[in-house]
Amino acid sequence: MIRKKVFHLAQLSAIGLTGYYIGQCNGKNTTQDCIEVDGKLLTSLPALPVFGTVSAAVPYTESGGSKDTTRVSQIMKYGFPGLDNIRSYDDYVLSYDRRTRVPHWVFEHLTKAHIAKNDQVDRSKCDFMPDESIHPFFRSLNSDYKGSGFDRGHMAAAGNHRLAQKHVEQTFYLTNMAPQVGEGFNRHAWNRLEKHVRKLTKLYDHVYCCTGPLYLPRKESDGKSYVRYQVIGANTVAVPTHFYKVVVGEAPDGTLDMEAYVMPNQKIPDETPVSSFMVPPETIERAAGLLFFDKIHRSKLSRINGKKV
DNA sequence: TTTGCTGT
Repeated sequence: MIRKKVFHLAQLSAIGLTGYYIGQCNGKNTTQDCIEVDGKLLTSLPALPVFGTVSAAVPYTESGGSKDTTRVSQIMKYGFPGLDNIRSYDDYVLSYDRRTRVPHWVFEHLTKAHIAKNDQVDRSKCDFMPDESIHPFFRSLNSDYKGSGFDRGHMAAAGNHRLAQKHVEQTFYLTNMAPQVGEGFNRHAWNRLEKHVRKLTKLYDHVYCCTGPLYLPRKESDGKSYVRYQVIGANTVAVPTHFYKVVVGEAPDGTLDMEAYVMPNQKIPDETPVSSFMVPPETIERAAGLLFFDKIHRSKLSRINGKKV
């Protein structure tokens, strides 16, 4: 176990997470943050979960890739939007917000192969499941969503992870969910946006997709602005007011194009085109407190939202 | 098609 942790640390150092360590063993509330191995207390690292459900650095051997290239470093090639409570799964990476019980951001890397039809993969066999790597105080449960009227909406879409049954199953962790309006949003307008992102793999060899919630202020009748959002269930899971997607496509000739979208978490008329939700990426960064694709010099971007820059 | 829910 200890050797394995050292390996993980070495792997993650390569992608710029060294020095990210917050100890939690203080004799109080230590059930999930510390683990006893061979009579010694091991402190879990936020970026390096010791639980079997998550793996920080599994070498990606699917297509003969170098053993030095981890799937995590492929997915996160253009930078981490933030570093709060990182969890990495076999085919996506997220940052979890303990306060809202909803992720800050979820990162995916798509290619044609990842979304190709695969008869070996069956979504109907998947179950929504709580993520045991999150402390119980901050963990969302199926019971929180039940009867709430909201869908358990995937941030990393199940349809983006068809390479392996294990990959699609891991998108069903509740760490990857946020309460979404079902009719007219998750099952319709938002779904259309997800399909649009998948279609980008026809134009680009590599598509990098970052998805997450927003809690936007709104001016109320007293003329002042407030951030107001519903919470659901015993664990008070936050219902985001909006969701964003920031997407970068890498063309065969190496040019990079970016698209950024914000959609309100509400019923949206069916005829509304996806393009009408485009916004300047900077507005999402300011609202979310995150920096997207900060390893890409903006001068290397050919287009933003379809316009030359 | 893909996104999910509720009721049995």
